[in-house]
Amino acid sequence: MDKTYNPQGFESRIYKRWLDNGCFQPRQGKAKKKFSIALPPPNITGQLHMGHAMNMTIPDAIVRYKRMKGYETLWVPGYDHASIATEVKVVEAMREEGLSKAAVGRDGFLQRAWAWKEKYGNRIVEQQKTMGFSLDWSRMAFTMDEKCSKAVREVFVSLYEQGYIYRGDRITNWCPGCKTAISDVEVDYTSEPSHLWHIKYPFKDGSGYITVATTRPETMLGDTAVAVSPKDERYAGMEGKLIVLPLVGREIPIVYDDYVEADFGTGAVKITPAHDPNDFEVGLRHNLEVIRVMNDDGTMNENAYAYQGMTREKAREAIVADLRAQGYMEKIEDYTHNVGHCSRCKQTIEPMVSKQWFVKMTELAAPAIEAVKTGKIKFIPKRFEKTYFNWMNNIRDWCISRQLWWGHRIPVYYCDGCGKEMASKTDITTCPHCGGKLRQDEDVLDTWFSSALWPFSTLGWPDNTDDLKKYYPTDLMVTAYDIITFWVSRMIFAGLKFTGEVPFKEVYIHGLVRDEMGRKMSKSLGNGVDPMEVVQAVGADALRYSLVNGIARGGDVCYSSASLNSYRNFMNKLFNAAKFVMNACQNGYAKNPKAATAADGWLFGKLNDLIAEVNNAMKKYDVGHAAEALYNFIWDEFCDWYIEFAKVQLKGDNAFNTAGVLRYALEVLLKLVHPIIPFITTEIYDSLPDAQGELMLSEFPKKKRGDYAADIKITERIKDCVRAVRNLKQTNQAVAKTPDVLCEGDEALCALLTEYLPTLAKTAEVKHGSQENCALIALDGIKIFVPLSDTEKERERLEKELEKCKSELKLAQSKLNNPGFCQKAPQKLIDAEREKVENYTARIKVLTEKLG
RNA sequence: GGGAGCAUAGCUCAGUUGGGAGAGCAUCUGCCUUACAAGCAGAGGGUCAUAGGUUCGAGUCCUAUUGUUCCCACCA
Repeated sequence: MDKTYNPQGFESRIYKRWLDNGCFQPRQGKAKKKFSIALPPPNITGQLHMGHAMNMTIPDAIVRYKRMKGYETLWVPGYDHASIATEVKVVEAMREEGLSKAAVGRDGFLQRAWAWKEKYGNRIVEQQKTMGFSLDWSRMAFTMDEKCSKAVREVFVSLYEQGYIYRGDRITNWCPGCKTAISDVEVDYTSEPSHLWHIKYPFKDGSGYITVATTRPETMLGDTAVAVSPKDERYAGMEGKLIVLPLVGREIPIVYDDYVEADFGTGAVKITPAHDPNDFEVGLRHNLEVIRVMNDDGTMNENAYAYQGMTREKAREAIVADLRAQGYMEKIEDYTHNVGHCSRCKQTIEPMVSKQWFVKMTELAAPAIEAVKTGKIKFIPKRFEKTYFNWMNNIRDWCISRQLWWGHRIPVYYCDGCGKEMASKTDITTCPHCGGKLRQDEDVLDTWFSSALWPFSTLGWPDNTDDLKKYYPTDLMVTAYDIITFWVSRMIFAGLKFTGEVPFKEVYIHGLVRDEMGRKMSKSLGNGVDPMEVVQAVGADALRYSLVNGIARGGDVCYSSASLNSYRNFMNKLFNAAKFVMNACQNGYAKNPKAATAADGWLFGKLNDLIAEVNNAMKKYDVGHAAEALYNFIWDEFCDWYIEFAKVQLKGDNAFNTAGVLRYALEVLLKLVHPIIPFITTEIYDSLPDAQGELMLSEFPKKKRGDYAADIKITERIKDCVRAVRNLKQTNQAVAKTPDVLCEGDEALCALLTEYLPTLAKTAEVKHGSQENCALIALDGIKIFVPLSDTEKERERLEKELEKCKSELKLAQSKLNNPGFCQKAPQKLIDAEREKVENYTARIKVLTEKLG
């Protein structure tokens, strides 16, 4: 062991040893049960951030705990190709070289994307290793590797052949920047000031006009109707009446549709089925023509008359100007509304009709809803079920095609010869029907399509592999609440549909990492903290502790450098405590230490409680609670109290046994806390005399036999006395630095005080007896006398204490005088109150006598 | 518009099935006590958002209100 805590000196060395010894691979253990988890695959778009660090630290602690509990444990790593996110990055990188997708072509582009994956995938792996995660690297998967791609094709073809996948003209969120359809969840809405333009649409018969209100005048070129509410009296009898569309001259009808609300705007809505999802629905109901007026890049197309070739924005300006010039503009109101933006490139989303592939979801969602309802899958915390149900009960068909190149190309083939369309699990080039040449669909699948299969594709499905048989269904999924809808829900339906089983039995949902001001960490705000820099500064263990402490109830975690420092200090504390124990063991130690002193028994008993508490917490995956209990125990109970007791004992006859107690306690604590801070515990364990094997593969501690209640009780009384003397010394300057102390009362306690008080409270010799003109500490069953140079201050202190005792006594008495309390409260509490009355009465008596 | 979370010490947050409020950081005081000054010891500081209710007893359960954050929907 080094002289000081220096994590950089051992973390990477220890991780390498774990790798070399295959410690992360599953092995049969005592529990005769398996525990498997699939890691949410990080995107290969860049490097890991704090959110990843937390998302991986939690399962690592759980996996390490299960492994030590004797489970055959498997944690599968991997990463996600992140179709659109990666493609955007690669395009950006190419742009800097002056290249474009069109210039390099599909194959050239894919080559670059694979190179990107190589570079960033490896970087992510290195980062995960730095943080100590016990992932089984021999099973590493990638959503686009052979194994996962096979699963993707199997699922697609199967859904296709069973009629769950269809292709159709639908309104989708079109991103003119990425030139692809994107799903609803990839659209971010922001509230933006704009206008509500009121436009006069004249009737064909010359009988006036109807005014429509719109936020998007440029889409009027594609209008194919005006809709009004059938209940709106202003437009009674107008159904079917023809309008001449301004600037265009096309005749369009008035239709009645319940979608229109009479009291908004003018009560009349222009209907553009090709450029608005609601209008599209109206169009379907009234059999309206669908006229697209824009190209894929957001410029106006050949249906845009004089405005062809303009950008959306230019076209809007021109159309508004023309409408005004020609007298069609009734008025322009200021209006703030929500505008959708592409979550990747931030461009304004254009709802646009296009040919896309969809999965019919309603039928597939039903068993997925049932699985959570019946408890086959449990959400932790439970309230997140609501998010899930809310989404699944209102499920819409899933648009799975993307007009991108990076991803799984849709395995649908079109025959130019006979015109047939077919899905195939393998690449095919000639038509099995006519022998004609086949064309594969140009689009790729939504990245979540492959992620949905992750828990079983990584284990080899659709092949019935040993891994699949052994480790599926997985036991747990750990993920943040922001992807319940588009990831968790899809894994559940896909797992049930294709494996007939739930993909995992429990879902642990955690929060997000925020910055010190409570803001979400994001690149655009520049407030992200790089976990690697933190590891550099304070070590992986301190970072891990700060990420799992305070993660209760799925809430968010505010990252703060102050708390990080306190955990770094904690590592230092643990390191130094270990050093103390090693020193104490240098002259030999008892291999089977006994409770030779009350303090020993107190420690054994407290450790037993701690083992129970940590086990309970870890069983519930409450790593935060376990972390907190361990922090407090190690610092307060072990370091600040037992080691101080031990300093006394090591000088006496019990030295050999005391060293054994210290060693025992340290070993237990290292094992208990190892799942959270694997590096420092291993480094210390390695230095422990007679330590055997790898700490991470050792057995989780069990309770030590024996009843330590009496030892705990008397030791807590010693602690009370020590604290009282320390307090007196600090608050009353009339007390000497190392005062002579006398005590009187409980014999056993007095003997213990004689032993410990001089060291723990920095006093001179402690003798039995009583003395006048002393400060008096009256505790349960014992009086302690401390000589004074000034009695007036002491009188004030005693009066204050007397008041306190009196009010405590009153409180306890009033409870006991309450008939309801005595009748209904548990006996334990009643007894406790009675004991309080006794103790405070005795103390008041002593204090009153002393005050005269 | 629908749903959920949060509101506790100056700050960041714990508080398990209801029994009289805790930690870290910060502040103040005294200590280099040979494991640790990245430390030790002591102290101050809270009508647990507000108003009702249930109960012998409420930070904890119920109702309403206020403030705040997030998710879903995307009304021209």
